[in-house]
Amino acid sequence: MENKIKGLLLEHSENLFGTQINENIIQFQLTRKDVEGDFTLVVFPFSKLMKCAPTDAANKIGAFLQNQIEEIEKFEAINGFLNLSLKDSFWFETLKSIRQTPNYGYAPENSKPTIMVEYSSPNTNKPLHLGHLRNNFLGYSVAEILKANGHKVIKTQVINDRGIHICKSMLAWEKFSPINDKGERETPSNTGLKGDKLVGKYYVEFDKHFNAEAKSIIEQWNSKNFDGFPKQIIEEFLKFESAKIGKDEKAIQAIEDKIKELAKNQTSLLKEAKEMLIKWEARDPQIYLLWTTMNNWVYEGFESTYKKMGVDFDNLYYESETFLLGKDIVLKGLKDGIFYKKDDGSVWIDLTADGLDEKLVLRSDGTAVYMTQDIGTAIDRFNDYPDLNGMVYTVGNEQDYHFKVLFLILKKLGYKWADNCFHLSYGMVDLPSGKMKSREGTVVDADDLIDEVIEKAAEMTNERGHLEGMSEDAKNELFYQIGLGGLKYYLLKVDPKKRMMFNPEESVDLTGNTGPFIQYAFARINSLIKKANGFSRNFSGNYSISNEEKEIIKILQNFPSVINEAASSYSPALIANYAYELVKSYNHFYQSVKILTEENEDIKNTRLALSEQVANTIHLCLKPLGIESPEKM
RNA sequence: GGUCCCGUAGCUCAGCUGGAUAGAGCAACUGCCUUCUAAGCAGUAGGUCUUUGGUUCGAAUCCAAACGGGAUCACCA
Repeated sequence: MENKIKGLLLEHSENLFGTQINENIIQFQLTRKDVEGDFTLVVFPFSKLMKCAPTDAANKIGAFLQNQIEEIEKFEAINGFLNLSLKDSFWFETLKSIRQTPNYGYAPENSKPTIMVEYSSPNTNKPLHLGHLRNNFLGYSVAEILKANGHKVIKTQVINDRGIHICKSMLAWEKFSPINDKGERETPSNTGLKGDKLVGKYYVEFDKHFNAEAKSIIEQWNSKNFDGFPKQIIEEFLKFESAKIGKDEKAIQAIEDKIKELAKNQTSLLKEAKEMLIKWEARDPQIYLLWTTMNNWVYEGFESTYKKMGVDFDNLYYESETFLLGKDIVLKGLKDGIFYKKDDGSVWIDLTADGLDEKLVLRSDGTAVYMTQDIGTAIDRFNDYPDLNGMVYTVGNEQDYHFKVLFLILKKLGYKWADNCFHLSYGMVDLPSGKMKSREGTVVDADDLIDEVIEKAAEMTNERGHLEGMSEDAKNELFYQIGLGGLKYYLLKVDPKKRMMFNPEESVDLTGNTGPFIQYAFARINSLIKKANGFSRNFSGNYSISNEEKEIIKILQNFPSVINEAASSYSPALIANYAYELVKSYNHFYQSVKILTEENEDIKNTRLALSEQVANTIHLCLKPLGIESPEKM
């Protein structure tokens, strides 16, 4: 309809305004609720052209449009706003056409280019926590949203399975794990611990001993005992010590941190870990076996958590296989003059002309850094998938700068697809008590949280749900769907780029703007349709439409553009908020009109059809959010 | 210090490609289940949209500055 009007105005532009008008001054909006009308044309821009008062201009355009378009019932000009009312039949026809479109709002499958979405990308030393949940739900959801928009999507994650930190937990396990009477160290099977939790435990264990050792080294230095330390280190320590004199508290703290760093580097534990890394890189069979064993424990643990979260991946990239990539690209870029070499042999790129800094891409010893690896991996992926068109990296906003640099480098290297790379940056999740800090034990574990949320859902559903005739399995499935649905909705309804507050109590809420609220509306419609026991989908809509019905149709009509917008801005929050708006409006309708008890068959059928369409749309909203739509709850 | 992100009701968030009197939820208070699922609905109360300037017929929305919060600026990943 809006396009129709646009076309007419453009076509008769000379006549109406005495000049050809620019398309983008034609602006529509929904009519304010307290004013009569369905949608509104903003006429301020025209009144200038027409050289008359806004109201006169509105009246003139209104008369013209009513004359031209049959569906316009009437119009009213208020100030610079032309409020147009459409005939009831228009709305019924709109509903019919929406109903006739399968998956209304979605684009045809695989009609758009392939996009890879990377998310999760955990470190194998740390069990998944609340921050990962936001990451995973976001990444999964954006992937599904892109699918709904017709893109072919490859979901992937990078597994950070190598490096010094991995050696730390391996070493700690070897050194500190108790040995049972069968002569075994702790394993997932003999402790009953989840693999990722067990490995995480030893990573923490390493840190404890490591810090203790560093502390005792500092104490030794403070008592002027420097036995067994290289001269260079001692000199550095003394330099720091003398620098402390006369400084304020903050500066002293900074210096002490540096001293701590220095001491840490002297610990036997770190030295051993480094040796282990060297052995690993040389593929020492014993170390490799340990590494594979412990990593497999972690993968099993992660696998079960992912399953609970309801996320999946099409392909995995292991850093142990990709960490050497990128070096030859850098060397080639060096030859082409994109990078330059410093005297010490390190390779850099100068991005100061683009408002960024200089960035290291290869160490002086020729080894790769994070950036090198990321350059290589990106290129590698485009080789793996020849039809790949773009990539989305779901990574926290602390890496905004890194990705800015990465994409710029790729562009400078001449990869055209660099423009189609997007950093899906999201803010940190805070707790009411403040930031999550592993050191202070305030990290919210993903498994624990999910269990908690399901338990709470079970409790509430047992209290008020409609569970009669459900098997235990079906009930448990329902509790899971509600609990997890609530959690996902809670994390996804907020604009991704914003830092958000996670309130554990609110996250299990069932009332208000929550996942269960949306799910409940779906279940309720489902029960309605079931009770209707078959109804004629061929309604004529030959009655005076109510405002409630019209409102819902307007919202339904808007669904395709919401799906579209959610993809182009990579924001599941838009869909969550849309679903909420739709449900609120439907609930209002549900409580104010009769549906099953309506005597007029045609009205009843129309309202059932409308309800059914709302349920369909709710489902189409929840699906890309990764939230289930239970039929009964 | 440079760069980037954020600042809307007591709390958590929508609204931001400029448009009419700024919206929800939670918390507080009042009503509505012998009628389709009350996890619902209707209502009351709650605002200097951080501040100050600018652009405009019109600014929560755009621009600039200030203030406040956060991130980042490693031969870490």
